[in-house]
This record gives sequence, C-alpha cells and structure tokens, in this order.
Amino acid sequence: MVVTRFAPSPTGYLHIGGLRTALFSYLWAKKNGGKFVLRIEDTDKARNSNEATQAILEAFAWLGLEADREITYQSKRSDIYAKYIKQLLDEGKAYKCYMSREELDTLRETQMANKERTKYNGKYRDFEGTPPEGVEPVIRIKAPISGEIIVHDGVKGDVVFQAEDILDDFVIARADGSPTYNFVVAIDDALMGINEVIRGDDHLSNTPKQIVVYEALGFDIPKFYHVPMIHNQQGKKLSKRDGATDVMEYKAMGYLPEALLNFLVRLGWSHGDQEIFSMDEMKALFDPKDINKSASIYNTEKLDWLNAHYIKNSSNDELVELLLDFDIVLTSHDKKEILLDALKERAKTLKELASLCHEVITTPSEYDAKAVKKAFKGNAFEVLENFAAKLNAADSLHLPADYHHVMEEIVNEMEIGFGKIGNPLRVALLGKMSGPGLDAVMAILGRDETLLRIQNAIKANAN
RNA sequence: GGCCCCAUCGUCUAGCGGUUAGGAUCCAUGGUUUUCAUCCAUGUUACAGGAGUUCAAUUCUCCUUGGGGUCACCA
Repeated sequence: MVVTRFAPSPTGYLHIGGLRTALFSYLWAKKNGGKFVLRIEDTDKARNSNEATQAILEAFAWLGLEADREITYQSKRSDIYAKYIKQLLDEGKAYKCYMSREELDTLRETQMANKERTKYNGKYRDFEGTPPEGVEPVIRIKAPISGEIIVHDGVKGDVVFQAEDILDDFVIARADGSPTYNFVVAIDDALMGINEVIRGDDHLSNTPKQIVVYEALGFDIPKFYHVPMIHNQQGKKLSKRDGATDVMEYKAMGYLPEALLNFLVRLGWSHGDQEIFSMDEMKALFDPKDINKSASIYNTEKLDWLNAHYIKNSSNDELVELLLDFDIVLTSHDKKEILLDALKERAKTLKELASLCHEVITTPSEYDAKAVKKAFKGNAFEVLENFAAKLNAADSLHLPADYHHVMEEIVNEMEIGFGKIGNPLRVALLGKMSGPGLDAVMAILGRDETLLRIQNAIKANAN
C-alpha cells in the first residue's frame, strides 16, 4: 500500500508550489489505490497560527483534494517525540550537550574566519565530567562522522553525500525539550506508515539527516522523490513577493480548480504530448518517474488558456453557480442559456465572464467615442429607426434566429451590407464595437430593452 | 565559500545513439464571423560551450560556463 503525505507548516496560506507537491502526492496515492494523508507541522509556536491551518484546509476543500485519514497535528504528538528522545538517550545514540549559545556562536565565527565548514565540534559527544552550571542542555544525535549517506531518489537518482561534508551531531531536542524538524519528520513519516515521500528538492539536503534518524530508530526508510522547485521570472525560488502565489487568489481571480490543477500537474511533469488532463486521467496516468529533473519558471499564460478551455466546457448550470461568487445572479434569468452560450467562449476567467454578463445585462451608460465615430455615420440612424420599426411590428420574437430574420429583412429592403446595420446596432446595444452576436444579444434583452437601447443611443448621439 | 542539484524554442515540455528535433502556449499572418472572441490553417523561435567514446551524438563520459537549492536550539 502506497501512503503519501503533504506536510505543511501553518505559517501562511497554501502556496502554489506546495499545492503542486501535494497534488503529485495525492495523485500517486490514488494511482496506486493507496492513501494520501495530511500532517500539519505546527511545532513552531511563534510562527504558526490557527488561521493559517484553516486557510490551508480551505484551499484543499476548494480544489477537492481530500485527505484519506484524519489530519495529524504535530503539536499533539509531543509525548511520542519525548519517548523516542529518551530511547536514543538510553541507548547512547544521543546525548546532552551543554554548550551555551554564546560558545556555539564563537565556534561558528572561528570556523567561518578560517573558511572551514561550520559544524558542531562534538565537545559533549563522549563527555563524562560534571556538566557546567546554568546551561539547559540540548539533545544531539550521534551522527556518523565518516562514510557515505546515499539518498535513493526517484527523481534525481542516487545522490551520494559524504558524512564528513554534511553531517554533525545535530540537535534533536531544544533546551526547552521541544524536538526539532528533521527529527520529528522522520518519526512521523515512519509512524504514519508513509513509504513514498514526494516533496520539494529544497529538502534534498535535509534528507541525510532524516536518514540518520531513521537508522538510529531502526525505521524503514521511505522512497523519496524530490521534485524541482518552481522559479519566478528571475529564476529564483518562488516566494510570496512574486505576485499571486496564494492558491485562493486564483479562486478570487476566477480560475476553476480543474484548470489550476491541470496547469500545475503539467509543471514539471508530462505524459507525452497531452496537455488536457481530467482528474480521472491524472489519477490514472501520473507517475513520479516522469517528473522532470530541472526547475520550471512560473508563467501563467498557459493557465489562462486552460481556464478558458474549462470555462468553455462547463455546463451553464455550473457557470450560474460559479458566477454567484462574482455578483452575477442568473439563477432565475429566463435567457441564461443563450447568454452563457454566447459568452462562455469569450472569457479567460470567471471574473471576465461576470464582467461580460454585466455588460450585456446592463444598459450602456456611455458610448465608446471611437465606436460612435465609426458606426454612427451616413444613414446609420435611419437604418436604426427602420430596424426599430420592424422590430415593433414583428409578431413573435424569442430566439436569436427571430431577430436575425428581422436584420435580414432590413438588409434586403434597404439594399445594404450587414455591416451597415451591425455596427450601429452593436454600439447602440452595447456601447462599443465588439461583443457577442447581435441576434443573441437581442434575444437575451428582449424586444422592449432592445428598442429602449436603440432609442437611447439615437438620443444620446444625434447631434 | 563547502556540499548537492540542474541545463532542448520567450515559457511548459517530447526525445531515451541515426528524427526535416515533435507538441502546447505566446506572438505574427491568413481563413471563418455583421464586430470582437471562439474555431481552423500557416509561420518565426531551441539542443549553453569544449573535449572525449562511437561509423554516428540533443541523447553516453569528463571539463568549463551558467543557473538554482541548502548549510539554525525555522519548518
């Protein structure tokens, strides 16, 4: 059974990069009929907040990524960590270190001055005398001082680290007794049965430390997949300063969850030439062996295209529901089908769709100057008057085709091109030169509103 | 700086020794449309550099260069 996890620390919103590794983990579990679990790493009381936890859960709910087990909170597991700290102490695999912070700082400065690697010098590793007064000790683990640590990584291949280069007896419990990250991660992953860890490759250099913990405790080491970072336009790790990195911002901007997920799954992963993936396809096709080794640059051009695609392919009922968040209420609008059919292929986001709806539904309060100049020339008003008269006289006007028929009559009777009626009519109805098909617009507005807008336009622009 | 990772169109990527280096996006042009958008065509643009291995390297090896990550009593 494959068990994967996503383990955010609740210091802020769910980040776009975090979401991608979460998605990969989720998909890989689903692909294998396994479990995807969520663990909140809330051990840093100073930086964590409950709001952040809620924000992360809200984002997961929006995207429909559900954890398969109850959420684990590290803050509730201190007893467990304490037990293992004691065990390592008893077994002589960890020890108390009485080096004060000042002493440690001095050591570090000296090493830096000598251009040496900064590492703990092992002063208390085999200490047997009387400990100094007034120092609350930290607990350090006895890490190997030589030899190789090999991370068998599913993305990068075998990565070899020399213990002497990267390891020292790192702290596993602070002076106040609280355990540190690399220690608890290993314990939690092991105890939660996590056997496939998919995470950002900024964790790759942490992995040897975690392996030290696994080995000291006799736990099985999971399979690791370190996925490359997502970079900003400057090629640096994506951070909060790089515009929209909060997942929920995308909801606010009018992106659909399926578009965002589809966009993210293709960032660093691919399946031949396929670009569009439904959730079912992702679950069936995702495999971490196809994850890229190189970082990708965050660029949302393709997200816009995907979002437009998913909007076009949404049902009108779904769109009515989604538009409620953008203050467009079409629930009982009798022409909503015509309206959405006409508009949904013109919008890149729900926000745009909402604004397009608003433009059609609302009587124009002003007319684009350029459009007026271009459209209301020659006998444009005469054409409009004739058209209005014809509309008045028509007996049944319901569908776009009915309105189209009236337009055809005018074109034939006055012996003009469609442009002669189309351009002025469009400006009259919408206030500008571009927009959806006029027959659809009129069907949406109905006869009365159409006539009203034509009269308004003539009144406002005939001078 | 030490250690580690990475390197194909602007961007996302395919490629797994022999290809006119493919797709997508973006951009441009044309067609469709009464307009705009959609849609459909077409086009511009890429193997970082240098050695080696090989009959043959984008592909394998090494070096250089460039980029990134990480080095806490943070996670």
